[in-house]
Amino acid sequence: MADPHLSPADQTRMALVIAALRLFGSKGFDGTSTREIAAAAGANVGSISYHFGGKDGLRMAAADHIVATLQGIAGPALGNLEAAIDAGLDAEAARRQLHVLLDRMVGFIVARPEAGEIVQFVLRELNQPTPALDRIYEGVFVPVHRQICKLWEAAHGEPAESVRPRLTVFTLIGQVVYFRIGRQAGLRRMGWSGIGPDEAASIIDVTRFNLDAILEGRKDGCSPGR
Amino acid sequence: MADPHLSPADQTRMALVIAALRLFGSKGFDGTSTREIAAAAGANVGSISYHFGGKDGLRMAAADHIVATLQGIAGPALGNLEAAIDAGLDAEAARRQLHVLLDRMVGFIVARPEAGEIVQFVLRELNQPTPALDRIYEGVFVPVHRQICKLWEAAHGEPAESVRPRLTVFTLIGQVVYFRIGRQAGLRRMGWSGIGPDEAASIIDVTRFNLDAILEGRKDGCSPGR
DNA sequence: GTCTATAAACAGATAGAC
DNA sequence: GTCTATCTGTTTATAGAC
Repeated sequence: MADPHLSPADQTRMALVIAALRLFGSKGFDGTSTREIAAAAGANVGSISYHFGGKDGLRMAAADHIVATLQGIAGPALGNLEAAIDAGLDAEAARRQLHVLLDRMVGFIVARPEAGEIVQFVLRELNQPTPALDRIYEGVFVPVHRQICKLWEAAHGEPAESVRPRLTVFTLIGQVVYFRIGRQAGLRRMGWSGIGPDEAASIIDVTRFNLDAILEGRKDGCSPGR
Repeated sequence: MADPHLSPADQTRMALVIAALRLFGSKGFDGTSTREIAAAAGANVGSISYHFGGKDGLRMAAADHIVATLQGIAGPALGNLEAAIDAGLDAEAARRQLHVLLDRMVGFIVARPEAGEIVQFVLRELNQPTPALDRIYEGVFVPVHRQICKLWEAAHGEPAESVRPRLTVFTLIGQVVYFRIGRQAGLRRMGWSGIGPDEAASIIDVTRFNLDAILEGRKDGCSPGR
């Protein structure tokens, strides 16, 4: 469980951050006491002030941990894309890359349990911004959104940074994120007891279809009725 | 401001519920003290216990108020639809009705300030369900989702209660709700200072386009590439 | 019904032993 | 670095005056 390469102090730091992220995500910042966090991390209350200067510092550390985690997941994929786009990607290849990205997003955001804590943490920051939001926005949101916009341009032709593509990419991300946010309502309405491989496949099927439809619709050959 | 037809007690009750909804939405249930609520409502702390039995009772009352508010907005529109659908609606008329519904959803969820509190309140309930969620789910979510599914069937042909339409309607709602949830990130990324009529129009334009594209894509005549 | 005073529990921060 | 004891302020709930 504990990494032997880390000093005891770093182990405590890490344990506190992990516990804080989980609790802040599920119960909220105000709903979580420092005593709870310390207990969950197997540390004592004083260690929070010692290592992070207080509860606020722990929130910032949790945000940094989120950025590092998400960059670890999205970073390599986006880096490869960067190179491919610069090398010139044809529309069909770009469309397939969008599919891959969408699949990964659904796989992580909807199906992975740890995504719940992260999404909820970010959600609360979005609703009630603290300096922690800036890190997440600059470190994750902007790079990801910008890269998808570039991919959209390659797949579709519309300039990546004009208004419509940016908003469209928003809607593509939003439809996925909503399955996590509205999970409780979704489960009840679908009669699902959880989101396993089969349910995730259904969601990927629908979101992928939407992506293709919007992409095709935005082209000239087959515009939807207005 | 205060309704003269209401008894003084009811005025206090109402003021407390309104203040509680606003504060629970913006700062969270745990982040809001009963003193704050009482102060914002121009009442005293004791009145919360007296009228609602405690802070938990006030949350339930706020949930009921949300249900009543949303039913007041969505109810008439959905009622008229019910009749129209039963009378048999052709596909093109159904599509136009979906447009109207989408426009109203964006107009309320994205542009109206009071929608922020409501959406955030519901979001927190979805993340950490209490009995208050059941009221909202049964009173608002199910009726709205079910009605849109029926409309989808009329516009598209796919049976309203099968898996794909229900998921697709989810994505349609999700893309709109995300503009409210991710508002801070959206504003920054778009370089907007707020969402006024112009910005709302851009959002309606994109979401409406998506709706049409998905609707057309799901038909045989013009299926997107797979 | 409204409001005040008070109680009992809990919060986060910190000083100091080890 | 870790942990305990304690300080200070705040929380919700409630008893009782008006």
